[in-house]
Amino acid sequence: MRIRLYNTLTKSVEDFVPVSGTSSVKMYTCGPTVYNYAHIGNIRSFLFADLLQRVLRTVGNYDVQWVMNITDIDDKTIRDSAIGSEIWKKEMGEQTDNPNENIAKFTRFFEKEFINDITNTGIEQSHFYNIPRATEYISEMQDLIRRICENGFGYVSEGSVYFSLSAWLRQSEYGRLFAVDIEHFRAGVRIDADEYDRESVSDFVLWKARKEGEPYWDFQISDENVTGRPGWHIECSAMGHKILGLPFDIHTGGVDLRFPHHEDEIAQSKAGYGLETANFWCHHEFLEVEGKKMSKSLGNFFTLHDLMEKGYDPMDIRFLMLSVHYASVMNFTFSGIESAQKARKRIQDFIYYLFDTTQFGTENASIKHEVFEALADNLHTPKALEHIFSFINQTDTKQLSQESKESLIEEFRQFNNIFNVWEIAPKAEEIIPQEVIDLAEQRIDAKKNKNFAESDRLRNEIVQKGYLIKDTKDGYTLELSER
RNA sequence: GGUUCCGUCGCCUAGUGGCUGGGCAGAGCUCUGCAAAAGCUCCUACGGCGGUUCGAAUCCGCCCGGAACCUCCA
Repeated sequence: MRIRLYNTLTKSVEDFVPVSGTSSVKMYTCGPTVYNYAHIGNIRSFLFADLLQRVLRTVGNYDVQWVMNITDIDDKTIRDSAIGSEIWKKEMGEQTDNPNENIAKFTRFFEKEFINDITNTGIEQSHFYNIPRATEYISEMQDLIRRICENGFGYVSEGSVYFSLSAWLRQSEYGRLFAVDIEHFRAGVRIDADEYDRESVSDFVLWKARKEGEPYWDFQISDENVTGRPGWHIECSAMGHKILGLPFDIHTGGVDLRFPHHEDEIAQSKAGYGLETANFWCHHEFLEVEGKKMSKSLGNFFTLHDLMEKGYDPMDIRFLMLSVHYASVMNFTFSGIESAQKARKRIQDFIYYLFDTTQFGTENASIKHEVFEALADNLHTPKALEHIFSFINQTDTKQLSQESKESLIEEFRQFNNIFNVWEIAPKAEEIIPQEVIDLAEQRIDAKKNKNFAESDRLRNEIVQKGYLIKDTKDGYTLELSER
């Protein structure tokens, strides 16, 4: 099915057509800066990218080469890996007097935690073509910076290298993703980096001069060695070019990255390689917590870690996030997780009913077309879920034919290739301890003898042991109670 | 200050000018010693004030409230 996506470059929903002209799609996601545990805003970001690549695979039938970088060198990782950092954990190892070693130990730790977090939210590592670390592409970045300078769009100043926006604007566009009022922008920018000598305030840094105690790399450019480290924007340009080749199909990120990060990335790649970056730029909206911006000062800042420690299931968080359109501001609430849990379970129960082979009817049903149509329409997951719920409401699984149940199982398996929050299998038999079964049997006997005080006492005891007893027409069922 | 987005049933979320969107919560009924579960049914909302229109949640204006970006940010 043809996929339609909102493209920030053209400000409109467009039919997606791969650059390659084949079924191969190349997609780049701006990954995390690994200086702390991922917060739920980060999680939304990567769930969006995951949704997109899964829809491309399942609905669009494409082979997706998905690349997501790890930013393991920047101001924050430098700050928090430095000697004396309060964030340093003993699991990271011993700090040494070599800042390059410290930052590597520090970022490897949070990188591992990050992979762990996204795995918990249903993102599969096998779906990645590559998860490159910025520090492993330093020479590619340096090569790009040299090219930018040779082409006349970069200059060295006091040991740093800058991109000359004024030179670039004389021959090319800037601000296609985000309406930047260049004149106003120049005038309004706060000059808080006095140590840098800039040609104009809107120039951005490609390579930052070494500072005492910070990690650095040698860099030979125009007969001088400017030791230092890469600027933030350059890494995506270099890695995208090296790993996927330019232009690739889709570049994803949060709305905040449109400017300056993505604008600068586009300018750098064009200025250095002479190539466009990507055909489609897809940006997701932010989330708020209980109607307010998530921030540490408001006390509404949550990492996935926090939520899991509170006992929330990351699958419910995934479902919750997929029940909001990616381009809308999402209001993250705790009651929202609770309702997501119940809603997810309702669909799960329906799937279990499909596996019930004790009863068949004659009716046939299908919902795949409507669901795929919604997903193909700019990843409209809320609409897709609406179709699924309406379908469940009007479908009596007891009336379905055997063939229809089997084909519906296959349909839900495909939905789950995207949502990835359900179990496509018969409901597992729960192993109930014999002592609980004995209690339940005793309770049934007490009930038969109308000894309700005793039966209530036994039911209470069963609940105490963490099991739920439900009476049915001809007996009872036992199951593990939730949380 | 500049640029932009959003206010939809108790809560969360879709929404294409006309036709009771979906989820959660809640209510009623069936079942039941009671409860739980299950099944059936009910719950007609669009921030405020104007305007355009035969007709507005949807278009326009103003106001109120929330958010984002402009500076590191997902």
